[in-house]
Amino acid sequence: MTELAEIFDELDLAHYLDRFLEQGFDTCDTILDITEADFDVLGVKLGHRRKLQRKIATTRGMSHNQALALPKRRSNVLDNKLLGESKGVTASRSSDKDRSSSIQPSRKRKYTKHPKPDPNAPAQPRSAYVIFSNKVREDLKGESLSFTEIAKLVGEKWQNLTPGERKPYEQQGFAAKETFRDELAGYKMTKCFNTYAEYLQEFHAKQLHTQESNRESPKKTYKAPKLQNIPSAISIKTAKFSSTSSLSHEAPSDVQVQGSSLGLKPEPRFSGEPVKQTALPSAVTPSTQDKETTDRSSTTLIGYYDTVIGANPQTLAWRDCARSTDIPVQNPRPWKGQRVTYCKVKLFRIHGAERKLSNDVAHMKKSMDKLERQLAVGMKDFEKRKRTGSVSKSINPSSPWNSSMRSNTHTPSPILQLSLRIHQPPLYPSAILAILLHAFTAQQLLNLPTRNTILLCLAIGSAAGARRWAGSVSLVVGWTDARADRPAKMKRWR
DNA sequence: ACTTGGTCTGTAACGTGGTG
DNA sequence: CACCACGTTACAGACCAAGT
Repeated sequence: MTELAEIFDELDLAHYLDRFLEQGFDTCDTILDITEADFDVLGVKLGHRRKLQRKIATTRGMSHNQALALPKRRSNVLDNKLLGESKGVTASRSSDKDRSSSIQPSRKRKYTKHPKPDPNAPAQPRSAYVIFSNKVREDLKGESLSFTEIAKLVGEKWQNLTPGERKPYEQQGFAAKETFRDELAGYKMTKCFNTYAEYLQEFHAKQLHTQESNRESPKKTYKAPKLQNIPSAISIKTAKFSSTSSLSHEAPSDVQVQGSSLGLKPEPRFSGEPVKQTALPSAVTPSTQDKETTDRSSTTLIGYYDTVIGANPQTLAWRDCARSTDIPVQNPRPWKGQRVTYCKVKLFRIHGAERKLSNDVAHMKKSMDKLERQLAVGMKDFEKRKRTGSVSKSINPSSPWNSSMRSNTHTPSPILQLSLRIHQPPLYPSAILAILLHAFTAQQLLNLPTRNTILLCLAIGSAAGARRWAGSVSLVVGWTDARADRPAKMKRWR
């Protein structure tokens, strides 16, 4: 008699044994992970469930009410993998809903790293429904329906299709399946297939290793990675713009917008902050700009891209992938005197990156709103100081920003003064300034009206972020570290 | 499998302060 | 100066929603 049979016999549930074996519950391990939904399928009576539940609890050393394994969340691939489940056996949606009331609320979403898909493999065939769904979605594109509304509509439409209407989709689906089968057979003979198989094996082995090491030592000591030598992206761009830009770590200079080559109006000169380096784009082909400014709703800024964003040899794929979209400005900005408002620049290589950038733009807007609020508060203080002719009490004397302000003999512009006062690292004042100036310049170069000023959203954040961007986007040329009191650190950045 | 766009996690790559 | 431990950030991309 097997161990399982013994247990069932002991619990006086032997009459269920065949049913369990039939459904593949043929070992004690599988029984340990059984769920209420499984019991439903197996037709186990409630009282009998309790008996089994108690037995499971005893085996697992748990309390009775924890005895049954919770159904796996659909998303938790890692859990499924750990339990040896395959992707296809996750519970149905309806049972998801059923159990929603009984399972623990909102467990933290667990992310798992997936292997990169094989780029050479033939694409999975689309099913009849997917083909139909794509068509309907295409038809509904103009209408502003939510994702779920569309899905419901598609489902409904699919259900209402007559067999005759459904047939062409099914035929397409079948044809796609056939094609895929042939292509796959051919692909399996190629070297690429073997290479990818090796990669997969390596990937899974690595994952397994990670899981095991995590289990052994959940609190692994962190070893700081050695500083990577960024391939002097900054210096490359520096050379690119050096003819008209003042770029020097050694020679601090004030920031000044330059646009003389285009006959632009001289911009206000900001002073008062010990900005160490700033480069501004200086050469844009006027013909391109003119063309671009004619259609501003969704513009590919080729000329802008080539000159302002820059064309790093490694990022040529970005060409033609810069797009601007207006962001309507609803609230009046605190810096009324300035012509800096909102627009976003998207740079994308792939769909995911575009989405990422659009998220970042949203994040930027949030940051800028915060900045504005801070500016608004600071503006009041600034005006007070002007009246009294003394430095505000609220200034923290230990702050390097404030010390630089105090030593400043120029009459500072309100924005600069305030950003200096308010902003602490890692949102460096000079970074904000550089970005605003870039935006300012971009607006002029593209001859955009006030509300279309380009807000370069890429380099704000931290010095580390800017360095990373420096590898691919040359607007980081304008990045500076205003912390004059840290020259030693600057060395590491070059 | 597919669709869109928002949300959020995992992680690399730093910065910073402390210590030897 | 190197190293460590910890904090922070940006980034990539996983996940989610509904439907078959």
